[in-house]
Amino acid sequence: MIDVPYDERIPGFVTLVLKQGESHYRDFPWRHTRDPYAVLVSEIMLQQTQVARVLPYWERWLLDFPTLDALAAAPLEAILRAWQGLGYNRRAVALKRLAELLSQQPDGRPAVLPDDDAALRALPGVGPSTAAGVRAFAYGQPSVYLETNVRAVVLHELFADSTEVSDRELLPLLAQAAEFSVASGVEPHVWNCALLDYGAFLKSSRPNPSRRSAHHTRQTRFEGSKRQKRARLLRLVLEVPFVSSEEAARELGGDVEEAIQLLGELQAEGFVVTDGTGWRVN
DNA sequence: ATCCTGGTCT
DNA sequence: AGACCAGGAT
Repeated sequence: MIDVPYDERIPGFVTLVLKQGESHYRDFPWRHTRDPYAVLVSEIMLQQTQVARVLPYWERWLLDFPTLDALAAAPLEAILRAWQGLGYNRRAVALKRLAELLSQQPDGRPAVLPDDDAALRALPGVGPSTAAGVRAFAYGQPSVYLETNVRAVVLHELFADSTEVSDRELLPLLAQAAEFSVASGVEPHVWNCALLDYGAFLKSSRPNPSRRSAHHTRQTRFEGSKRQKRARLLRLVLEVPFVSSEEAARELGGDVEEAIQLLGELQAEGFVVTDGTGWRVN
């Protein structure tokens, strides 16, 4: 972290965010649990996906796979089916791997999600934001949780006239604010909820302030993309038990070479396996 | 019909 | 720096 001088605006910023967070508070089911696994699942699902779409998936997921050990024991096929429609299917594969890693406890003890930043970030699919979210919302530990809604708040309040702002500039101020809120006796989950809820409000009421982040990028079109083709192939493999390369090619309306190439990539990422004559879910 | 959104990994 | 998914907004 860059060592920058203490910013005099921090106390006012924290007070304002807490007040705005209260005004725009959103009541999500994952805010009513401290189960680290349930919190982790919400964080992973929310990584790239809107809240409205995550809600039913999160509820269903915890019924189907109530614990890390249940997830570790479940077939990947069931896991990928439960993920269908959420997007970025690699997250489901990573979650399965994570569960398998943690459930390999001696004496068959229940799997435990770590609570420290380094151990969390060493897990597949867990980066800085997800680790910070789990630490605050499951374990009540102070964390610097920089994701898109939080970025919107910091950019709007502390970088109003700047463009191309990098996270390296935002992080020290967010860290100072987090520290101030803790010192003021505010629970880490209350502070981070306030950031998220105020950020979501800002994004809904004006052009997304996160566009002024240096890291903001525009997505390439989905129609006709490789992403779309991968999604179609995975869907096909989940629909029928065994898919030949020719069937896969027909699904894409393309050539067999392309289908084999894409399925090979899906295999390398752990989605599917082949026996040489066709493909099935790993 | 085209545009817009996003955290992690390579 | 660029790839990964999908649905809602415009």
